[in-house]
Amino acid sequence: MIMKNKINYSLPTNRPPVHPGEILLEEFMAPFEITQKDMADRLKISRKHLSDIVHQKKPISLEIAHRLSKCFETSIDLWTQGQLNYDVWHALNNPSREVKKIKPFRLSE
Amino acid sequence: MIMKNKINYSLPTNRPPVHPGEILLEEFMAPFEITQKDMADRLKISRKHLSDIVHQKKPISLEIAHRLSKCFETSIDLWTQGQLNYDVWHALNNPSREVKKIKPFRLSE
DNA sequence: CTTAAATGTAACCTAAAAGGTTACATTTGT
DNA sequence: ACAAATGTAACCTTTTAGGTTACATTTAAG
Repeated sequence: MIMKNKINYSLPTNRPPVHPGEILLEEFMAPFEITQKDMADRLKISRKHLSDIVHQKKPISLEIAHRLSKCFETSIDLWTQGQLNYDVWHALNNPSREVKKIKPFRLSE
Repeated sequence: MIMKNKINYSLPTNRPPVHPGEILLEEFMAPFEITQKDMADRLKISRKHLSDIVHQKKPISLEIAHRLSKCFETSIDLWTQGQLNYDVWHALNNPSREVKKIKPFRLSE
């Protein structure tokens, strides 16, 4: 259940969401025994880039999400939401210095 | 109702989602008569940057979404989901050349 | 009406991030 | 033992988030 109105629901609780690159590897490539080279070719990206994605070193961009959605006939959201969940969790758990300085509007004046 | 499993649900149907910068301006700044200069200062970004955001020329990044969530005590998702909806709609309606070349896996072999 | 504050925006710049290329070492399957 | 698959280091290019300065225009308040 998605709770858009719950304020920053994943503060230090819960475990980090799984990176969508892991989903790609385990749920889509492995079951069909698609090699990284083949997958990279189908997505028209470099083998290096695909490797970085499945090793969670690079995010699944909107463009790559779009390509994955066409390749596997999934919704594009499957990938974009997975990436966003991952990014948001890490943002909330590793807030920047600047973020910590932001004061609530209603308290300031 | 969010439909993660509906395949690319916003093809040429529907109107484009409203840019979250418009939400910021109309739903958060205007009601409290917060000026752009003041808002920029609170978010610790430049006036130019804030202007670009409310004029829908620049996206609300994850970092800015985080700051907005602290400033207005909203969920971070209010901003990130708004931006993602906007970005996805435009991606689906203006697919890149490369995306058009991607072939479904099950059809290829 | 006049003036100050607020806003739009053009023309620049910087840093980071997405993505690629090449090369080489290691792993794995047969 | 050999070929295919993979990890990864070291480089590069392009895009984009974001800033700075300067100037013109708009708006609000005395």
